[in-house]
Amino acid sequence: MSRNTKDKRTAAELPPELTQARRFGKTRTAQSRALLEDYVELISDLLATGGEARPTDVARRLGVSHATAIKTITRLKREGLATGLPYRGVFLTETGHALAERMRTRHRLVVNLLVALGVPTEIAEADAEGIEHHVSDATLKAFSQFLQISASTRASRKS
Amino acid sequence: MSRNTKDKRTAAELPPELTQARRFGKTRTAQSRALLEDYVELISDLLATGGEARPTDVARRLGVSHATAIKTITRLKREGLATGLPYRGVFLTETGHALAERMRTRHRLVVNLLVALGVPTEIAEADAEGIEHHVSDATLKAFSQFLQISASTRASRKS
DNA sequence: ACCAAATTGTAGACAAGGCTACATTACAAG
DNA sequence: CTTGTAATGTAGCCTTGTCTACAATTTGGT
Repeated sequence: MSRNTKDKRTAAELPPELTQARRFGKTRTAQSRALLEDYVELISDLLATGGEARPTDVARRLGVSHATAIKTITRLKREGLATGLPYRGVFLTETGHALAERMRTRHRLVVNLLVALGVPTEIAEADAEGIEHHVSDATLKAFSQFLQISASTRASRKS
Repeated sequence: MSRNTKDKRTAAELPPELTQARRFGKTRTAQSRALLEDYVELISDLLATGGEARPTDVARRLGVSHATAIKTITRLKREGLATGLPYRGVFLTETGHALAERMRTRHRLVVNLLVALGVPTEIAEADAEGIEHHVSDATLKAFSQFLQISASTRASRKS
């Protein structure tokens, strides 16, 4: 059965399993980005609150060894998201900052949605950590609209 | 600053950054499970529809090479989720079946929620692929309750 | 029963992300 | 200005997950 490796249908009707394959592929690359996103978001946080981001702090907050943190930070630099001289702390590039900002927004939105749906804040915060990297822009927009609507509904009920 | 690696406070007030570390750790292990979950779910699907699950089909549906699929299936067997003799197709153990069932439920619920929130089905399906692995039971329950409520609301509006 | 083709399996390479152990640098206290 | 300690960086190892290339098995058609 299904010896149809080479069957060629027109592009319109073709993708029964290809769609699925593409989806999985996307999810896989998303996971590879997820870690970098977490690092960038955290570094941005440390920079904003403490004025500096030290590898050790990053490591402790992420729950990994400092060696791991440094290695990943090196990758961040290689990919143009971070900068910084040896022994001198980490900083974000323009791109890095933009990404951090995007992730922060995402995170907030996901948490807010979960909470609006009745998830306890603690759990919402934890789940969002995993979910936020897999939410498309379209879905994010839907979240935001839902939150607006439910907010105004609550407001009108109160008045 | 923060030279407090070994400081021991009471469990109640302690975890400012530890909480975050734990969350990241959880997310990391979740990602490691995610792939296995995808494989199990897919194998269960193939078994249900076609009666057999061949590594090649799994590979094609997942968009990876057959070698990768076989290696991962080996790991599935090692972890007690799948069985099967060489050259004889793959099957699921009790545990594997249970996991597949759980994932199927999860997936459906996540998709339904997204759709209910106004996300186009196509996109909901794709996003769910990434999200479903990071949704805790509590959050899942909240999803399900929301769906029930919004369903009954629609019903009463209609009557 | 045989053979060609497809499927399945194996080997070896690579990158990512983790770790521990060791080396180097910075810095503050004396 | 020395020096001890914390932070930073480096080296080497492990596991996952991916690939390509090659070997082995099964199977359907003759």
